[in-house]
Amino acid sequence: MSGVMVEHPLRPASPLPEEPTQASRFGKARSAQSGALLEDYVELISDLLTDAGEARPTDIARRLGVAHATAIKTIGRLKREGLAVAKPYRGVFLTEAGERLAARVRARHRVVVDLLLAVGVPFEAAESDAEGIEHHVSETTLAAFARFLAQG
Amino acid sequence: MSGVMVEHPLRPASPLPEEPTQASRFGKARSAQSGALLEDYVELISDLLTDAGEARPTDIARRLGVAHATAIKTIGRLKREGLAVAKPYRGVFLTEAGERLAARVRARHRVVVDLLLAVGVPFEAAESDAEGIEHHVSETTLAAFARFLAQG
DNA sequence: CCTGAAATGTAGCTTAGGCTACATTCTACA
DNA sequence: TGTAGAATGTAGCCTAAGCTACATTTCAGG
Repeated sequence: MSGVMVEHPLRPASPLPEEPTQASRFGKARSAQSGALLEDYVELISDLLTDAGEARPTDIARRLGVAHATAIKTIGRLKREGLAVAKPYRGVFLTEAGERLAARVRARHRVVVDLLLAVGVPFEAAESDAEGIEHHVSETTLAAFARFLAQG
Repeated sequence: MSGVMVEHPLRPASPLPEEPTQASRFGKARSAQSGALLEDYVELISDLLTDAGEARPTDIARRLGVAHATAIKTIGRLKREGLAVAKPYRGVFLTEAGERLAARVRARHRVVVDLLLAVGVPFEAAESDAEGIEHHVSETTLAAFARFLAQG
């Protein structure tokens, strides 16, 4: 074989494998991120409803660290997606679908935090990192976490 | 006591704690996501440079599962942020900062995958989920993972 | 050496998520 | 009972990341 031959940007065909696998992995990680925000909102609204009996845009905004206008806009999206209902000036409530999603998210959050703690992550970091990690934990991985925690 | 009294959306003060902690947690998870894309690009470019001696927009786009125009736009951002250099029609290369980032990302990816495998996550799910999870793993958590893997 | 096809680049559109500024609605209380 | 001030809602702007459509450049083969 001759030299390495690496300076022909425009030769027609790529010498590399197509790797649809890798592309779909990235794609999956990307689209998981899209649902993450909705999951956060739904979980928070559920918490507020439980703790305080109501969920108001201003509280939601403060908890999430965004401007109230941002929260209101996202609440509109929750409504469009059938996860929440809200009438002007009357607070936000969850639909059945919203409640179900909230329950799943909450359960998953607990498992992720517990797993992080189980492998030795300090509490603060576990809570903090779980917030981001949980949205990327598939059913398969979640099941494995649960098994591990049950001392599999 | 009388009724639950939960229908006054506009009373001035919230009865709930401020929870700046939770807000900052969400905020952190959110901004981590912003760097995630750049990390993916940098790692992929590094891989392509190593495996093939060059990294071309079309290959990058195919691997990431996006249109080539999207890849080119993001490469522009990498350049603006000082992570990559590229001259028109000449392929993409990493700066020192880009190489350093790529190395860190690659190492972190390995640790995350290994940890998932260690707790019993099947290989395919581990690889797939790690792609999303890794961007939310803090230094603290990463260190804990490494310790756990070294049989702490 | 020419030319067609592939790669690259550019332009313009869309959506999501964020913001500030302003307008409106409600309620606690003076 | 009126009203100040908080909460809510609306409008308009920005950036990132995606897309399609079109223009340009390069190179391999005839």
